[in-house]
Amino acid sequence: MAYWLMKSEPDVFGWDDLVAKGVSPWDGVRNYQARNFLRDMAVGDQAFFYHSRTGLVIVGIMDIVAPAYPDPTAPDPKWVCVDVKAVRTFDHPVTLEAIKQDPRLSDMVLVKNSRLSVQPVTANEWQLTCAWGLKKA
DNA sequence: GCCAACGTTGGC
DNA sequence: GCCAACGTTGGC
Repeated sequence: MAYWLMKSEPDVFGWDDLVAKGVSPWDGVRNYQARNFLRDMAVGDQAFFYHSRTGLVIVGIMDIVAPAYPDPTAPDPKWVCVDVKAVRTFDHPVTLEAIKQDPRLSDMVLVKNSRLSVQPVTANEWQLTCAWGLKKA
C-alpha cells in the first residue's frame, strides 16, 4: 500500500471532472520518472489530486483501481497510464503555501521538484495532509 | 504572461 | 558522450 500525488491543470482536467466521471484513466504522462512511478502503482494505493498552475491546492483523494497499462493516447507503447477513482473530496483543500510553511512537509517532492507530475508521498506526509484536508472546522 | 528549472534532442 | 539549443512545466 503506497501513497502518491498526481497533478493536473484544473482547466484541462480538474477534480470536478474526475468526480463526474467516477473512474478515469490518468493518461498523458510523457516523462520517464513519472512513468516509472505509474508502473510502481498497485490497485489499492491511494493518491492525492493536485491542481497545478491555476489551483495550487490538493483537492481530494483517489484510489488506484487499475495498474499501469499502455496509454491509448500515446503514439508509443512505452508510455503508460493507470485508472483512478475519486473517493473523497477534501473539506478544506490543502494549499501549496501551507505545505511549504510546515517543516514536516517541506521535504515533499511537490516542494522540492515542482515539475514532476506523478510523485510518491510518504505515510507521514499523507496522514498530516489528510488531517488538514478532512478536518471539520 | 513571464521566466526559472528541468528534460529532451541532436550536432559534433 | 558532451553540451548547446530548444521545448515544457508550473509557480509567481
